[in-house]
Amino acid sequence: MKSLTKAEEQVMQILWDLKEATVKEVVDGFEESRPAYTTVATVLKVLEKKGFVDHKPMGNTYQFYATLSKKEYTRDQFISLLTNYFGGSFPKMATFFAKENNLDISELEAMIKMAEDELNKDKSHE
Amino acid sequence: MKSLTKAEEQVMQILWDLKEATVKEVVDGFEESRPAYTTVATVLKVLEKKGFVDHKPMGNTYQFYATLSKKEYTRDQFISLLTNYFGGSFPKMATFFAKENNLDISELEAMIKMAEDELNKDKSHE
DNA sequence: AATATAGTACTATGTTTGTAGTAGATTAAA
DNA sequence: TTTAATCTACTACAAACATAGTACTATATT
Repeated sequence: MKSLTKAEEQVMQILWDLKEATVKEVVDGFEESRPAYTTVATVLKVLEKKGFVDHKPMGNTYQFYATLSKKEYTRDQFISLLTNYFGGSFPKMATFFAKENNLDISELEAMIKMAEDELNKDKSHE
Repeated sequence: MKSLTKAEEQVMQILWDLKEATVKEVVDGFEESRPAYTTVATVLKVLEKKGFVDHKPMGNTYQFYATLSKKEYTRDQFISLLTNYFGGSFPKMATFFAKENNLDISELEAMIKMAEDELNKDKSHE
C-alpha cells in the first residue's frame, strides 16, 4: 500500500511538476511558509529510502526525481477512495458529485460529454 | 482539514456502519487480526479528543458514536483527491476512470446512466 | 589565499501513531 | 460472598513524522 504522509505528498507534488529538481528547487516550489532547506532534504531522504524517489549527481549537486509516478499514485488513491467510500461503484461517486454540486441531470451529462471528448482526444493521439 | 490516520479510519468505518457501538462491538467489527480491546479503546479516546467521536453512558457501559459523518468526511476526501490529482475537474477524473478500466465511451455512458437513475431516485424521495 | 556561499550528511527533538498492559471498579456467577 | 468476567482509566513505549540545526565539504568571489 503506497502511502505518503502530508509532508511527503507536498514534496512529491512539486517533484512531479518539475520532473526533476534540486533540493533548492523543491524548496522554492513551496508557496508560502517554505520549510527549511534541510527539512526538505530530510523528507527527500525518507522518500528515497521508501523507494518513491531517487537522485543522480548533476554538476556539483543532485537532481532528485520521482520513481513513483503521479499516475500510479493517483490510481492507488482513487481506488482506495472509491472502495472505502463509494462501495467501489463509480456511478455512486458520480451521483455524490452531482448532489454535492447541486447538478441536475443535464449538467451531469455536460460533464460527461467533456470526459468523452477527452477520451476521444486521447484515442486519436495513440 | 479533517484527517484520519489509518487506524482511526478503520474504527470510524466500523462506527459509521454500526451507528453506535461499545468498544467490544467495534473490536468485533474488525475482520481478521482484531486488535486488543484496549487498543480500540485508546483509538476511540483519541478520536474523541479530536472531536470526531463522542460517547454516552448506556447501561453499565458506553456507547460510542461518530460526530463526524461519513458523508462529511467523504466530501473532504473526495474534494482533496479531485483538487490535488485531477486539477479540480470531475471530467478529468471520469476520463481517468474510463481509461484505467479500458472503458469505451458507451460503457462510460452506461455508468453515467446508472448515476442518473440514482439521482432521479433520490429526487423522488424528497 | 581568505572568506563567503551553497550543498550534503549526520544528528536532534518534540509530537503523533499504533499497540497494548495493568490497576481498579463493577457486575455476574457459583 | 468469594470468584470470575467485564469494563474504564491510566500508563507505557517503540516507530514514524515533521521540522530543523550543526559540522563539514566544495565551490565561488575578492
